[in-house]
Amino acid sequence: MSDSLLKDFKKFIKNKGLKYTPEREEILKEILEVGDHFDVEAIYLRLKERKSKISKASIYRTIPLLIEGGYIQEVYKQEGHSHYEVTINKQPHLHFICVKCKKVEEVGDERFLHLIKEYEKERNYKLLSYHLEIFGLCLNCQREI
Amino acid sequence: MSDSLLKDFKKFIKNKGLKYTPEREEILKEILEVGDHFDVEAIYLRLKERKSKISKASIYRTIPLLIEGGYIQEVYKQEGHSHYEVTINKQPHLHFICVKCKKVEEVGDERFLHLIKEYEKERNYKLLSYHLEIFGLCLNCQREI
DNA sequence: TTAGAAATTGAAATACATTTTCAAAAACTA
DNA sequence: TAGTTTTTGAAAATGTATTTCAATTTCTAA
Repeated sequence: MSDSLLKDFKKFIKNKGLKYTPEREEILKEILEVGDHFDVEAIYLRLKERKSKISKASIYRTIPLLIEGGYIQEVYKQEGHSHYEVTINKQPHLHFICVKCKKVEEVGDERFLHLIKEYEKERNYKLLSYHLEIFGLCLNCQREI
Repeated sequence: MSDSLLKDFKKFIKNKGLKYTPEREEILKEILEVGDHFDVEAIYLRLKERKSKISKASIYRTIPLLIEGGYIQEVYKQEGHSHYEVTINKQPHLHFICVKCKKVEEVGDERFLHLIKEYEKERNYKLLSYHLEIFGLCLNCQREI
């Protein structure tokens, strides 16, 4: 987990006139350690496991900052709550979500990347984030029906 | 609003061993009349306006059926609740969502349509629905900053 | 056509993710 | 390092969505 990332985050927080707290740093660290998809509950439990006293409220309060700073992104809602993913060092990609077994496959694809860039150019959109979700039945679940 | 659509819906409901009620029909009719993006509150208020006694609970209960039947699709969550759109007679398309003014532009695109079909073929996925959301700043909102 | 079984309804209660409140604690700034 | 401002945890509040339940409706099959 790169130190410069935490420095950047500190800079980002200070630039906004906010205070750099151990809680904010710890939450970002934990999320980076997961590195992949996560939800608030998972981060809360991981922190608790390592004896951290950080509250859920703080996690909820930190997430919008991390999104704004480009560290994470909300990717989908499932079972009534939001799921996020780390966007640092990630190429644009899409999610195949099997509606039956709930498996999420993350797939990077040059064509998708290219298309996204085209759209940005053509429409003069200042692109911040995007996601392509494809819901369906994976091969396994098609067989089982 | 095509009558055959309602007949299909009736068939769909009966096939599932469920009962075809005036409430279910009225909800579908109202949604088809809106024809575009909507949320539960909007449908509830429209029904109320025309003196219908249909409860929100019934709307919430009908929506999963309409999704399963392919009449509507959930497209995004905003301001804490789900937004849907009618999928009947619609080509696949993507949404440009301006994070500042909240405007949603719906854009059909051949390249996107083609890409989606490629994915389905390549990955042996039985595709049910999908959506591409692009969050950013529209031209207007870029200027205003 | 109608009796009876099964599903559906509205209203209220409930569940649950997320946000807000508030007083105490911590971070910062001059 | 004193004073201002922000942040924190805990609890309360909010708001969407789901469930419960008794009354009603749909529908089947006799």
